[in-house]
Amino acid sequence: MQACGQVFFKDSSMGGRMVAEYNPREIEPKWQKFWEEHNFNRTDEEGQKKYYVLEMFPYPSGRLHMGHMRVYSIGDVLARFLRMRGFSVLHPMGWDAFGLPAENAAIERQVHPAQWTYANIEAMRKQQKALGISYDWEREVATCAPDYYKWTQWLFILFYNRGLAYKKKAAVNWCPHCNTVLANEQVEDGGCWRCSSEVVVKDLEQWFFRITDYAERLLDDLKLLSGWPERVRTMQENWIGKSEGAQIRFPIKGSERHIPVFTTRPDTLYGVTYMVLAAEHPLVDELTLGTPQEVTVHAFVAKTRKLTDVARSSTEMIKEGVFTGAYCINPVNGEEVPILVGNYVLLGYGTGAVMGVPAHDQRDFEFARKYDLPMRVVISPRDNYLQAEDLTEAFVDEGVLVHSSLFDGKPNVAVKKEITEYLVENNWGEAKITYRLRDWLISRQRYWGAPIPMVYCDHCGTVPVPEEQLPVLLPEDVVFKEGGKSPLADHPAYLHTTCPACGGDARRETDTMDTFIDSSWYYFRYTDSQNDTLPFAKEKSDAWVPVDQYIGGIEHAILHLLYSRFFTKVLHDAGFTSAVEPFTRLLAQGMVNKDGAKMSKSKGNVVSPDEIIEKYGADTGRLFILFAAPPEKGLDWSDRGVEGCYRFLKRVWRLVDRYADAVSHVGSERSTADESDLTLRRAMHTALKKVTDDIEERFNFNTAISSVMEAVNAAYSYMNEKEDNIHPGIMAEILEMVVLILAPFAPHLGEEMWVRLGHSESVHLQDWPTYDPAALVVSEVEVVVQVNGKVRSRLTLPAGLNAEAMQQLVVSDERITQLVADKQVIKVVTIPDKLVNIVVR
RNA sequence: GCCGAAGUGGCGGAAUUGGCAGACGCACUUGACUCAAAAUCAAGCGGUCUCUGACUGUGCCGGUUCGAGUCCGGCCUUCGGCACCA
Repeated sequence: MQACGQVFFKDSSMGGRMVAEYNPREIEPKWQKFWEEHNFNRTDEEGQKKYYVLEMFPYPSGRLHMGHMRVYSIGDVLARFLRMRGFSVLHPMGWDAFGLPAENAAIERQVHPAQWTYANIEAMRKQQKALGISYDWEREVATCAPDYYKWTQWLFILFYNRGLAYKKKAAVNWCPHCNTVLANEQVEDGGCWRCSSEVVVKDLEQWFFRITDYAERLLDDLKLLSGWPERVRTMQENWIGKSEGAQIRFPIKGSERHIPVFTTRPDTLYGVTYMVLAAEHPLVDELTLGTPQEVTVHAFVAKTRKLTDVARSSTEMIKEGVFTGAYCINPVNGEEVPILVGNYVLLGYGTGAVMGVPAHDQRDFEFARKYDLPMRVVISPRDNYLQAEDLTEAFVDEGVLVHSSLFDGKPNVAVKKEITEYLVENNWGEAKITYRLRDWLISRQRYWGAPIPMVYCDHCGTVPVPEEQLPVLLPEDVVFKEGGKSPLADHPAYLHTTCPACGGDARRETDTMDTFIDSSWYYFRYTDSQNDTLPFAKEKSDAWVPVDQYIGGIEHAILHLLYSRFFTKVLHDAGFTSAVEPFTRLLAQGMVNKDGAKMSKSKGNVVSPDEIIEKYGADTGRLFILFAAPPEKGLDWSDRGVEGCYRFLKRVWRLVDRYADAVSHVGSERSTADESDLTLRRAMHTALKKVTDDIEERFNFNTAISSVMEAVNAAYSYMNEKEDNIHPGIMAEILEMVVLILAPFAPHLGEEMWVRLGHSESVHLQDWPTYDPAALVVSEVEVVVQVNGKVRSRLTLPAGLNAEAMQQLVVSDERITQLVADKQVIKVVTIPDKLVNIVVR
């Protein structure tokens, strides 16, 4: 830290006699200006103990909301605390600045997205500074800046060169409101994640990232993330959706072709009685063309394809199917089974075909009953031979195989592997792992994003833009039209270019990248934000990445966190980072609500950070937001609660104000400490120990703050008892500790009080105090006396007695003697210095 | 339906390893200061009763234990996530 060691008030009015009242409106801007002028939060790159604290960077929507204030408050307490603990802390901030709202603003208000975005950044940065958050602003990044998206494009080409970016025609999710495609992860309940409009499926040629190549590692390495909340890991695990099973080829009767089918239940293979294809399955047309079934099947397919994905994936949807007229052959027993087309089979999962085993799969069971398809039991409980006709539901429990030729009598769990081996031996199929995860669709038909740096040439095909021509800049002279296609596609000067390979006429790709790409690598850029030859240098990023503590909203449990993990792994494989995971610890902070509901304009329950800063100051707002609930839980905003925190800070202020002069001249006149002096000192050191543990190990800022309050309450009791007759040495120690441990929470007040106590160096440059174990020693303890587990008395006993001595003292207590008098003592349980329980009959 | 988290005063929440349930704060009540109010300081504050004491109490039912908010079994409710995944 550069500003370290600087005497800060000799050259200014910083240390002037303070005003009598706590006035955050005066002191907060004063210290913010001081920190800024002295570049106070600049990262120390030389330190040995490094810690990277990162809050998810915001989208520059215009104003900060309480959710932002909460994340930043959490991050800043940690950053300031860790600096006092001797760490070199990297604590940067930036802007996830590409995205649709800017473009919509452009359409609505005729203001260029860049202008709108940068104005918002200005406004929000100002708010962050008004909160007193200790960011190293020299590392600020904005993903929409050409010197940032140049490297986003560079990384796209890296992915392309590694075979991880490819273009294909596929059925993709289209949001009709946003006029662009979406990745699978960005569809929630069949709606667009941003605007909730129902998405429709379109066949389009689009760019994808091959995230499925990393499915296994993304799943496996979740094991490394013990510092993540379990629910986030589980969500990712479910999203990746690994299934192990077999892929089996069913030859089509009277054809050279076959239908590949994925199943997790190869043990039920002898029970297959029909086959169902997805409506979009390429074999459907082939099987029915020119047959009597053609018209029926065609009508069914058309009807099914018209259904939205929401309707199709709803459990309420009625399962329907039609017979194609064709049959395929079960390879293991040579049986002919009918091929149907069904509305519940998804082309995107497995092979788009399902083998029907109605006796052992509930869905198949219902479907078979409805269409009167045959049913065969192939797994039966050992002691009870099942008959297909008797079944009222599918038998899905474990059992032994029947009607399964060579495998009869064997337990079905073991047979899964054996049947798979049997399939391999006969070349009928093989073991197969399927994932629910799909490749990441990254094209967006919008303007305000990083252009995909690709060129299409009639001679050379698809050609990446060479590095020296990066960035491919967004043209500024574009026209934004309501509901239209991307302005880039309508911009001839942008569209027409020359081929980097042959120099001939060529066309640019006019799609831009999903903004989640921008945010998948920004935490690397912070470590080397000025680099103009690489996105970041390995030695710089290796000093900090992985991020030690990442903090953000749970809404990114899959999206941003999965994509960032993928990016880190690719960058690792390409030799750019040693990290295999981007975020060692993750804190998913809860929402800020008011009156039991999410803050929203329509409910009229919005409280803005600005009004809180204006009325009470940033320190009070920060303190309340951390005090009201543990960080990972929802927080209910309470105006009364805020006032309580304001009161507390004023209480601290008055305490320090009253004794600052007395304790700043502590000299040889110190008196001998009496009992109440020592009690106060014990309260302080107890609080200090608890605050340290709460921040460091548990992130329980709410209980940390309550401990500081207890210490301050103890100081008030002491003050009321002693008035001016205090022990100056102990009072000095108490006041300094209170100010030091409060400083990360209320940094402005901390600074002001520290000066008031006669110091000439910033409180934020001080070492975190360590508690004195000697101060915690007590001579007497209160021991609870129970009879049969019920509290009957409390005795004050000397500390450190052994069990026997405690029991003797307890039994001789008059109250207890009476209670136990005519009873038989069965046993006595003793917890030293705490409790004695006498069990009687 | 499946997976996960949670359920404690009037409210937000605490109790970290099975050992005094309700820390801390809010609200409320009372006292001091004041002509008065605000601010501030101090005291009280789960419920019930026969009130210097006892009983009862951490979603419900049961269990383990000298002792359970905490551990075990079975439910109920709320909130998140996933959901024809073959």
